[in-house]
Amino acid sequence: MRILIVEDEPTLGRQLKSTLEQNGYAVDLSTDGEDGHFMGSTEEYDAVVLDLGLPEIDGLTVLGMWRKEGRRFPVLVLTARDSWSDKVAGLDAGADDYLAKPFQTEELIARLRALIRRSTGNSSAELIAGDVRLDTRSGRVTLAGEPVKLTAQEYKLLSYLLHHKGKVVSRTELIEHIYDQDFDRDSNTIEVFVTRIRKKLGPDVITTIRGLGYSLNDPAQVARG
Amino acid sequence: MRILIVEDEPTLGRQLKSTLEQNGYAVDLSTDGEDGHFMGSTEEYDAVVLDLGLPEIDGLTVLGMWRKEGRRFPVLVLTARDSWSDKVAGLDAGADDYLAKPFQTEELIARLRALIRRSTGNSSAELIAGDVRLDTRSGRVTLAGEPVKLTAQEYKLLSYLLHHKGKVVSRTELIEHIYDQDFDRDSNTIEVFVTRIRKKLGPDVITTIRGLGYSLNDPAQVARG
DNA sequence: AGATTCCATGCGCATCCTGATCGTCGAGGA
DNA sequence: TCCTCGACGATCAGGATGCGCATGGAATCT
Repeated sequence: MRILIVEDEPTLGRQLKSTLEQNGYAVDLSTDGEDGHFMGSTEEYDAVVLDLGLPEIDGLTVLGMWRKEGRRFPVLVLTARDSWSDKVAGLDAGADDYLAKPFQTEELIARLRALIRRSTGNSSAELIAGDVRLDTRSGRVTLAGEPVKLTAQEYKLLSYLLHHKGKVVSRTELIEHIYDQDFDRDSNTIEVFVTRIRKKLGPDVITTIRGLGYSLNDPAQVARG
Repeated sequence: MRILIVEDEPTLGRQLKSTLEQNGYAVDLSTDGEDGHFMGSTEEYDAVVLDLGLPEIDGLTVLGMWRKEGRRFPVLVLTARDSWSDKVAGLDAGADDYLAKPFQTEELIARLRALIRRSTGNSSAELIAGDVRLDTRSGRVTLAGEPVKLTAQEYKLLSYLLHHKGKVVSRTELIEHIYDQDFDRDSNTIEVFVTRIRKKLGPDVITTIRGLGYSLNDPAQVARG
């Protein structure tokens, strides 16, 4: 999952980026409204954290522009405490959730998780496909009840596929959502990690759709068909 | 474990801080309601000691604000003796326990211990992981029955991990809960103390989860897997 | 003075990326 | 139906990187 942070205060911004990365997200950081807007318009994000008090362009304006352009990623807005007017205006502009500054990082992460979960149409914090279970809160993966050790990249890849269970996910899409901005797009890392995951979780978890990409099927459905 | 004291009377405040520190807590001290509220909102505390008779903002108001913002740390309220009305109002505002002034520091510590124990979901005053036992009352640690001498920081680190057994705890989280406000966050002290604890208690007590942090596993559970 | 805590440095290993090679699938022709 | 060939995907090994560990000495506290 890839996230954009638009936050003008450098210290807070960097701290957030680091925290989110520790929680298994790919993170881009933008420090002003104009750049932030550009990033959100050109790159593929699964969620955006947007501070309202920005230089150059106001956060609400940026949000409005995105929605006008048809960007649908969930947006978590950071507001000053007790700022009622901001809250109302933000709702109108298309924000999905709020967090008043100052906030606890734990709460930010919990809310982001919930946003992404909702936006991908998953109802539970635990993602399941056959014998494979991934708990998005603890970051633990189990195979038939047994805990499995995954590396950071393996986890990101599996997590994205699980969030989009049943859908065919192209290599490009995976690269866009697993890595942050500066990454060489011409490489076969995705294949490498698919191989690794298959070794750890069994060869049937991820299905290859030749020429299109990968798909993660719930064996229950396959058995039916 | 890190604690915030909000107490306007400087003598009592400093005395409390020192007592709690001697008992293995990291302590921040705030002398008025406004600052106290800010601290509680921005930093990570495992418990708060809150005096109701404060200048600027009243203690109860501060407590109400925290709860509205979603802060869940347990709060121990200090009231004047026989102040029934305070007690009722405090309960409504979300206090977890009471202590009437004047009080014995021993009782304060005992109650704090109980509060933290409950809030972290531990039922006993003795925390156990494999051969390692930590008695939160006496502050003693034993390995397979044999007493082990830990330094202050070693104890704090181990105690926090034991309170959150099974959870993956990031380096940042550890720093936030082991040290008080003014501490340089860029250093490798956590690693150093982890090394030290491993030397005293054995290499398998603390598990490293690369890129994420540390985790303390109950061998009983590992044995199952 | 002694213990404790903190910081800086160098080392080792897990992880990740790259590039090469091998395997597999499927279309088209005989 | 079978074979051939081209394109795509899978796998493997080597090397770079960064993270965590260990250690000694400086700074700090008791």
